[in-house]
Amino acid sequence: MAGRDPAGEEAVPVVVTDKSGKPAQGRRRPADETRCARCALHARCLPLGLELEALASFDAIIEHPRPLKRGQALMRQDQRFESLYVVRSGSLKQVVEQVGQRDQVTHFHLPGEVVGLDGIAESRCYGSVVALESTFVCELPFHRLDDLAEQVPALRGELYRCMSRELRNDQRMMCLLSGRTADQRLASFMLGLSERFRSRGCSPYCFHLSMSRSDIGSYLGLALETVSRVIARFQEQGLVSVEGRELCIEDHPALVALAEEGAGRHSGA
Amino acid sequence: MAGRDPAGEEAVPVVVTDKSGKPAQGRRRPADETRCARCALHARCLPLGLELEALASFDAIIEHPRPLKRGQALMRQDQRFESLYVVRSGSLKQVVEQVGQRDQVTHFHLPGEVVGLDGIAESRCYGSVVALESTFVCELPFHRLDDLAEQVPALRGELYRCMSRELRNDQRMMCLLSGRTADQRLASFMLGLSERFRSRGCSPYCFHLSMSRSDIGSYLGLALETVSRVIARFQEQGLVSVEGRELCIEDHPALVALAEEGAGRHSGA
DNA sequence: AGGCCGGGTTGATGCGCATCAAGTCTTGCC
DNA sequence: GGCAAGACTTGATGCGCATCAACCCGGCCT
Repeated sequence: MAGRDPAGEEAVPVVVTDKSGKPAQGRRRPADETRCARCALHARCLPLGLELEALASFDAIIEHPRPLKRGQALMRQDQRFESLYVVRSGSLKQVVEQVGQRDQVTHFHLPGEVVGLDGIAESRCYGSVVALESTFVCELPFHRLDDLAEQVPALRGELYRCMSRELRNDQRMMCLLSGRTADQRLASFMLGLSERFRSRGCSPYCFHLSMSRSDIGSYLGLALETVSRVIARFQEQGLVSVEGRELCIEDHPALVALAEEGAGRHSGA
Repeated sequence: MAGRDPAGEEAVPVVVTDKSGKPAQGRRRPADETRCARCALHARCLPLGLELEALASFDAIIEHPRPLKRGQALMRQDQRFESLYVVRSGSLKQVVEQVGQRDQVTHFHLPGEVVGLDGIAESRCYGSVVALESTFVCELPFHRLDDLAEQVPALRGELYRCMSRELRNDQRMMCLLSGRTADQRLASFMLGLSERFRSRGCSPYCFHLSMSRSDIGSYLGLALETVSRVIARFQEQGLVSVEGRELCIEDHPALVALAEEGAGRHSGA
């Protein structure tokens, strides 16, 4: 089976509870709640640095926020590319399905991150993107975004920067996959998440893993059993404490040291 | 040694021979030769699809082509980002140097490809870029490019597409590094090069590898000995024939089959 | 000509992690 | 409530590839 994610991926339902527990109660969320200016992610999102006027224009092109249940697909591989999305709450994974091979998780997307940039080149979604929990996304039709970018240099710059940042991240990932041991991959992964939570104002030390061990393994190029074992060992060593999907980093410096350690595979040093 | 490339990387010399063998003879190349409209890569380069007028504007922002000798750095890691570059002839490798670890080759750049996109986000070059042979590049100061992009939607689109394409490539690379055996990596690598040469009008079956086995190993996350061994085995199996750095693909379908084979690591299938 | 050095090949050995296999716990569903 | 399926853990085994080591070859320097 080069199979689908087992959880359902059918038509979008309407009742949903977002992460903060506020029920959306079966109606479209009132426009006001969706305003960028009111959004907690405002400072970390695409419209970063826009003037008030430009921000209003930006706001205007956002399509109604879409609620997704765990396991639902925001987009499917090879589907036509129309829009970028920004995660508003929750989280998603991007999965590339290859013929006759295991599916491969290529990204996890957290609030404030842009999804779909890799679809622009060929007007086609490169992978499927699936919610890991109840999730809201803002939809940005790409042609309208581009129109706006023509008039607003700051937005253009932010778009470039956004894509460039992702290039850098992917390259970092390539380095990780190419040269490091299982321990180092896990350590980097945890630190990466920690950093991303921190920059969103969440605790960098204790957080919830919305993805399964299997997802982590796929992402890091490891067998899920290895992920499980390494996490267990980290816990024995007092680096972290884990209960199910709750992770606490207990010895941050040691994790950093481990992640940066020279003695990876073919380290030569 | 987390060392530098051993070959010299000093000040730029002037005498250079480009790949086609035409000597540049110690002078700046006359403006005419550098015109995009005259460039053989015209159809595969960034100004793809520009109107004549826009093309002229694009032309105007290109800085004098820079000749690089084998081993010379086009840019150095962490250096300030100012410009994008397009390879005009020759080839380069991008290398990320990490503290206490082996250098990691993240990209090979062929003619027509854009170098430096990953530097935009932080106005800093993410890796060093070093010529693998005598190489010419066109320099595009980024702020001028962005100014022009404001007025020319087609250029803006091409820039997006270019970055997006690279995102896709990097992700493909992540899949390769994460889930595939040494044989599959080499097969994919060869096929990838083949395809890139083909789309440039060069022979997709016989071509020159400008990079060392060690570079290939670094790029593919393998030890150089493994690269050497796998290539030898491919040759025994009649998949390719190799003499030094000259590579001929003898059995393209078999290589494709190998590269796509379901039986990678943790393939599950 | 002689020596050095980087690039490449080939062989022997060992380790890291994938794989196979059980078994537990949680969660959703009839 | 009871069953089934998925998520996770833990153990045993084996293979793929890194590593170490020796060697060849051609180019460059003196």
